[in-house]
Amino acid sequence: MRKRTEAPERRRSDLLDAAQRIVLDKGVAGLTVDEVTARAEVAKGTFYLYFRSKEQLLGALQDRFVDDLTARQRAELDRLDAGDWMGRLLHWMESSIRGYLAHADLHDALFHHPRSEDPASQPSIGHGQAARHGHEADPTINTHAAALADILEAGTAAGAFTLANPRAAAILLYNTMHGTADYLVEQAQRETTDSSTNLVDAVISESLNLCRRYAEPTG
Amino acid sequence: MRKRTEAPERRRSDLLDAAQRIVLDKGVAGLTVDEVTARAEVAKGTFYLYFRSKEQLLGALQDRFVDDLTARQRAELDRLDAGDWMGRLLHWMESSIRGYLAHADLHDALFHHPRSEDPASQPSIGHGQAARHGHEADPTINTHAAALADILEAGTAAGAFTLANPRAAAILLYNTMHGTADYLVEQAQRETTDSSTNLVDAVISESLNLCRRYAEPTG
DNA sequence: ACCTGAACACCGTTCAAGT
DNA sequence: ACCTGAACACCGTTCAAGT
Repeated sequence: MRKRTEAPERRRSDLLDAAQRIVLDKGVAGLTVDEVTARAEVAKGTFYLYFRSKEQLLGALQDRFVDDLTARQRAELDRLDAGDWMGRLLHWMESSIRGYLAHADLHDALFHHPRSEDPASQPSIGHGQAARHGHEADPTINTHAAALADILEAGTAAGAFTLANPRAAAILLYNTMHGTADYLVEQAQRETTDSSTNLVDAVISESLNLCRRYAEPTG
Repeated sequence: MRKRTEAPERRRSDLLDAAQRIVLDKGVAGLTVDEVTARAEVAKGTFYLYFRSKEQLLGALQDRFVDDLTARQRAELDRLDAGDWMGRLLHWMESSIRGYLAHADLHDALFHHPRSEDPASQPSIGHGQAARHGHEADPTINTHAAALADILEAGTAAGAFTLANPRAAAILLYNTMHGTADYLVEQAQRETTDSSTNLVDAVISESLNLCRRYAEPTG
């Protein structure tokens, strides 16, 4: 019964890292609390000092994935001309899809998982309540969707877009992106590398057409 | 040890019906093989004569949901003017979102569930392998996505749409619809009836704008 | 305060035995 | 051929006991 006390945040991220490796190895279905704690070198019960349930751990992994992607995009957007709203929109769309594809294995493994109806699942242990399918698209919860909503609202205010309802538009385009990325990830696993690269390029190209025509039809 | 032999298709749909009731009552997380077989009044082992796993049962429920929706839509589309391609597209989009919302409880419960990485899960017992997230959008697998692809391809060929790549467009718009329906379903559970009705109408209205501007920008 | 790990409880799946 | 249900195996979660 050795005891190794660690800074709580460090311990928490150890558990997340271990879980992420397992998810990449065997998928969400192969994730067990037993193996998470074994890889993180703590006792099984310690898991429940940092996460309310296995379900909440998955939520925290999803949050981390989306937050990392959003941070990378924000850095890239800062290098674009501030007044080029269409450029910012097209960049958001293309780099989001490509960003998901670049981490296809993790994205695919993470973003298909069970939802418990557990009514008592309020966020209370740290941050780590997942953005799930559905409110995933909610700009008030998901920073990635919020970045898109910002572009559409500011661009409309600036007269670059002619959108009747930029908030609704953000919901639509966020889901266009996310569902399409899911689809391309699965196709990539099914097809040869060559033919799926063609599909990816064709669909991304068409997604940019969609953005252009939808946001600025008078352009 | 009483034995009640039934026509296999009947038994199978009894199990599906029982599972659907449970999913509506307690969600996917609350679904157990034990309770499915209890409600269908068969022994636990009988379940595995009709489904390879609990996972495959969920896939079969999803298939049934999508097939029912598609059949209803097809009947409605037959009443539209055959040459009115934009009308058909707008109808597909609006009735799909509203169709999902009308069965929000079942749709929400069904379309968020785990994927096993089980490499041995080939469809072999009857039909009932699920269309999952990802290839869900594949028109060759999902009849609902196929209906949209048909409209876009035929409408483009007829000159009503000016789409560079109707197949890619179908993937994009299918995901716009599906993700947005997911989002609206979850919002509906979160908000009061009044405010969510407003949101639904605003988002649907904007989705029709998107279809109009995207498919027929010269119109 | 933080950590341990044995014990418990709950299913998914199998299979030898029934009709 | 179709069905049964006890038994097995596998985890998620808890909690009394350690430092």
